[in-house]
Amino acid sequence: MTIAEEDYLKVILKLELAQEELHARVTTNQVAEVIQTKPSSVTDMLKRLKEKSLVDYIKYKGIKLTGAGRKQALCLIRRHRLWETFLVEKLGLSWKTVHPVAEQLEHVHSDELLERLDEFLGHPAFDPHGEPIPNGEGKLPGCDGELMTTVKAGKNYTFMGIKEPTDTLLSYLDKIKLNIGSIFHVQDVEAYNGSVELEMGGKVCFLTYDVANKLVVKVNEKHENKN
Amino acid sequence: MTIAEEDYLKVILKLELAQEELHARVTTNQVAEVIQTKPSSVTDMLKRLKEKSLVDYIKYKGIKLTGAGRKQALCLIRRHRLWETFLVEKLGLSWKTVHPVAEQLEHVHSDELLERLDEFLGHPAFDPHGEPIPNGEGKLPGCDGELMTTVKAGKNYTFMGIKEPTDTLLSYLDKIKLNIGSIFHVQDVEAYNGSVELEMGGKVCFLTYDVANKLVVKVNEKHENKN
DNA sequence: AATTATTTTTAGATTAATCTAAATTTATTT
DNA sequence: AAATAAATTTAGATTAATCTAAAAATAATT
Ligand SMILES: [Mn+2]
Ligand SMILES: [Mn+2]
Ligand SMILES: [Mn+2]
Ligand SMILES: [Mn+2]
Repeated sequence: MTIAEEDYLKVILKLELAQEELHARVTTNQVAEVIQTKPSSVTDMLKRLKEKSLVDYIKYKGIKLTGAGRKQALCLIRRHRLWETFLVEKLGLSWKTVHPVAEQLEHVHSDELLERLDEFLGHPAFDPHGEPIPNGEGKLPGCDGELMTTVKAGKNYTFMGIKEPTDTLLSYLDKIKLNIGSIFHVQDVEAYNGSVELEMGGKVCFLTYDVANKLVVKVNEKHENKN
Repeated sequence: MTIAEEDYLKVILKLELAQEELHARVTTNQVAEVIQTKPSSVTDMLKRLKEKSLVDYIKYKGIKLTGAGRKQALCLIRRHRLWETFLVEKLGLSWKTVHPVAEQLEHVHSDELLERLDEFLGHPAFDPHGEPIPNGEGKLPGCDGELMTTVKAGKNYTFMGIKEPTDTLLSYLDKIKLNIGSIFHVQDVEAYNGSVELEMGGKVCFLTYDVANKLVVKVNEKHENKN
C-alpha cells in the first residue's frame, strides 16, 4: 500500500460516512475536491484501487469501498487519531496543529508500534478533536453514547466526544474548559429552548441547544448518587 | 526532500564517517551496496542531489556531501535515533526490532514535533543501540567520552555509548545487564591483557579488552569519593 | 426531444525512482 | 604499454502519481 492509495481510501470512507442519502455512491469529483487534485488523477487512481479489489468502481457511476478497502481505511483513521492523541496528550502540542503531523505519521506501518502506542495512551476512545478512534477490529466507539440534547437534569455524565467537530466549536469548548473526559452534573434543561445548564468542578456553564446537539456524552452511573 | 533523497544522504554521511582514509570520496558502488540498489540507480540519484547542491559529485571520481547535504543527513540521523529512543524507552519495544520502524518515522517532517519529542525523552545523548544522537545544531555528543580501555582502577564511570554497535555485542551487554546510563566502579585493570573488572550494583563483572575497547564511558566526578 | 451544461474518462506528457543491457572510464595485471 | 578486469555512466524501459486538453457520457434546461 502506497501513501497515496491509503489517503484515497481514507477520503472515500469519510465521504461515504458523510453521505446525505445513505448507500449513495461517492463521486469522482467529490474525491478530487477533498484530495485537492484533478478528477482525471482520481480516475487513474480508482482504476488501480479497483485492480487491487479495494474499491467497487463503475465507470461514470461512482465508487464504493469493498470490505478490504473499508478495513484499510479504518486502520488508517485509527493510526491517525491515535497519533493525534499522542501528540496532544504526551508531547503537549495543540490540537490546532497536530493534524498535518498525524497525516504523515499515519503512514508508518508497524502492528507492534500501533498496539504499544494504543496501550501507552490507555486505549483512548476519542482523539483530541473529539473524533472516535476505531478499535483494533475497526469498530467505532461512542455508538453507545447519547447527544447532550437528550440529557436529564440531576444526572451526572462524562463528555465523550464531538459529533461534527469544527475549529470554532473546539475553540469554544477550550474556552469554557469543557474537555473530553470531563465529568459534569446537569443542573437544568430548559424546556423552552433546549439549552443546558451544567456544573463542573464547582463552576456553572450554559450551553445552547445547537452546541449541546454536537456533544456526545455518557451517563456516569458511578457518580449517580452525587446529586 | 523526498524519502529516497533523505535516505541517500544519510547513507553517504555514514560512509564518509566510516571511511578508512580520511577525506577519501565515497563511491557509487559503496552507496549501491548499502541502499541495496543498482549502481546505475545511484548515478541517477547523485545527479539529482548534485542539482540541488546537496552533494559534490564528480563523474567517475566519487561523492562528498556539501554543507547543506551534511546538515540534512545529520538531521535525519537525529530523528532516527530520537524515535528509536522513544520506541524503546516509552513504548517498551526491543532495541532489536525498532530500526525498521524508525526508518519510517525519521521521514516525518515537523520541527515542533522533533523539539517536543526530544524534550519528552529528556534530551538523550545516545540511542538504545548506544549510538550518539546529534543535537539540534547537528553536533554529535560523546566526543568528550573515553573508551573503557583507558579507564583507571578505583574510579567511577557512567556508561555512555557504544563505538561500533553490533547485534551480538548489544545482546552480550543485555545479558550482563550493562545498560547505557549505568554507573559502575572500576575494581581493576589487568595490565597483562587489558581486561577490566568492574562492580555495578553489588555485582562484579569482567570485560575483555576487545569489548572494553568498544564502550564509551565518562568519569563520574560526583561519585569519585565512593571508593 | 433537443440543446446546453456538468461530470467523468481518455489520450498523451511529465517527474521521481527504479531496472537491464550496453558503452565508457578507470584500475590492475601481465 | 597493452590487455584485461572492475567500476561507473548512459540509453532506453517501466511504474506510480500527477497534469492538461480533448472526447465521451450523464444530467439539467429550455
Ligand atoms: Mn496522509
Ligand atoms: Mn482528529
Ligand atoms: Mn529511511
Ligand atoms: Mn540505532
